[in-house]
Amino acid sequence: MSTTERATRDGDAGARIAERIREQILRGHYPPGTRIRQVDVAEQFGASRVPAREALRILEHDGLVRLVANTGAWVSTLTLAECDEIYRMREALEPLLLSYSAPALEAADIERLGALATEMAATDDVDRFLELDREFHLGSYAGAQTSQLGELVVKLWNTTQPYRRAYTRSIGGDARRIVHDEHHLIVSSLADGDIEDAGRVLAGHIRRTRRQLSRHPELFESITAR
Amino acid sequence: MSTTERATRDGDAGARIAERIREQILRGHYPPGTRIRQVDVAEQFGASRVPAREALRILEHDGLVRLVANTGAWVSTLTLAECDEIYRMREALEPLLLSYSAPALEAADIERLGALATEMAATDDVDRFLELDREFHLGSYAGAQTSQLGELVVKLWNTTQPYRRAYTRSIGGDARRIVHDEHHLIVSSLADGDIEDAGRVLAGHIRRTRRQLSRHPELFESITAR
DNA sequence: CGTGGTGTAATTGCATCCAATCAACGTTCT
DNA sequence: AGAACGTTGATTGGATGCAATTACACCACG
Repeated sequence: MSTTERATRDGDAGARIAERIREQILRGHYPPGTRIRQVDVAEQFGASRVPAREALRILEHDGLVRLVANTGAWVSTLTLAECDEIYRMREALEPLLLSYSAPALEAADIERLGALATEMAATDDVDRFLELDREFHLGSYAGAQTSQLGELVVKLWNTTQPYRRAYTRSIGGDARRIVHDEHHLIVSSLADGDIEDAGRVLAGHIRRTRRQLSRHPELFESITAR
Repeated sequence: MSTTERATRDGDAGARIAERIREQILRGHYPPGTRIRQVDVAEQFGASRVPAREALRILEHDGLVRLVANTGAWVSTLTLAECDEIYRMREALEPLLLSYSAPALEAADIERLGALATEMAATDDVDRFLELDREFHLGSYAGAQTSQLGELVVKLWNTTQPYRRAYTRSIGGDARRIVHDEHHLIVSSLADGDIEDAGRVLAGHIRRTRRQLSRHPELFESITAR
C-alpha cells in the first residue's frame, strides 16, 4: 500500500516503529489524548502486533504515550502542574548539559547558533519558529558527550512539544523579543567562553518561559478533557 | 517448581517480572556485566518469553540492563565518567525534589528521618547502611507529588547502586562521619522549615560523594572488563 | 425519565511456533 | 603454525492464534 512500509529486518523493529510514531506526535499529527491501537500501528508499518506493542512501550517510557493495562494507549496529556515541573527540571539540568557541551563547541558552531537566533527572530511562522528554537537549543548541546543527560533533556523537550506549540501561538510580539534577546545573549557568552554566564542566562530563559506558561492554564484545560 | 512463580494474570506480567528482577539486581544478586537470558527469565517466573522480553526492555529503559539487538541482555556497567555524570544530575535535581517534598512533611516524618540518620551512624554492616541511606533520602522525598522527577531520581539511585555498595565498603570511618553529620544537618534544616538550606546541604552532600568517588577509579575498571 | 445490570463486540495480553541472526568451534588453505 | 573461512548450535526476533479483560450499547427496573 502507499502508506504501509517494509521493515528492513535489522532486529529492532520496535525501536524503528517508535521513532516514526514519535515524529508524527511531535509534528502534531496525533494531538494529546488521541487513542493509538496496536492493530493500526502494526498494519501501518507492515509488522505484527508484537513489535507494535514494544514501540508503544518505548514511547511510554519516553513520556509521549500513556499505557493502561488491558485497555489501550493514548497520546500523553499534561496538566499545567506537570508542565511546570518539567520546566523546573529543565532549568536545573540544561545549564549542566551546556557546561558539558560548551568546551567542545568550535567557533563555527557558535556562529551557526547566532544565525539560527537571527533567523528565528525574523520568521512569523509558528511551526518554523518551533523547529528553529529546538535546533538552536539542542544544537548548543551538540558538543556534550553524555550517556544519560542529553537523552533526558531531549525527552523533556519532546513531552512538552504540543504545549509549546499552543503557547507560542498565544504570546505577543513583545514577549517574543525578550526570547530572541536571550538567545543572542547566550551566543555572546558562549563566544566569550563564559560558560557560567551562558548557563545563568539559559536558566533565566527557561524560568521566564515557565512563569509565562503558568499564566495560560487554558492551554491545558482545553486539551486535558480527553 | 519451588522457585517458579505463578502470575496472577492481572494484565501486565512484563512489569511485574521487571520489578522482581530489579530487586534482585539492586540486592547485588546479579553484578554488573552478568548476562540475562530470556529463557531463564521466562522459566523462573513461569511465563513465556514474550513478557520476559518486555521486562528486559523495561529494565533497559530503567538503565539497569543493556540490550543489544539479536545478541542478548547484560546487567549495565558504568564507567567512572558515567557515574560522575549521574551524580551531577542528582546534585541538580534532588534539591528541587526536596523543595517539592519538604512542605508536605509532618513533624513525625522528620523525626523518623532523624532516627534513620542515627541508626545509620551506628551500624557497621554495609548492606544495612545502604538500605538505611536509601530509606533516608528517598524518605525525605516522600512528600513530593511529582509526575516525573521522583521516578527519575529513583532511577538515578538504582543505576548507581552496585557502585555505591563497592564505594561504601572502601571508605574509612572518617569520611563516614562527615556523611552522618550532613544527614543530621539536613534533618535540622527541615525541622526548622528552612527548605533552601536543606537543599544546599543536600547538594553539598551529593557533590562531596561524587568527588570522593572520582578518587576510586579502580571500582569501575575492575567491573567494566566484561 | 434516569439508573443499574447484562450481553456482545472489540481490543489487549500471553503462549506457541518458525525464521533470522550471532557466536563459537572445527576445518582448510597459505 | 597461524589465520581466514565455512558450518553448526544456541539465542534472539517476529508472526500467528487463542484466552482474558474491558468498553459500549441495549434493556429492564425503580
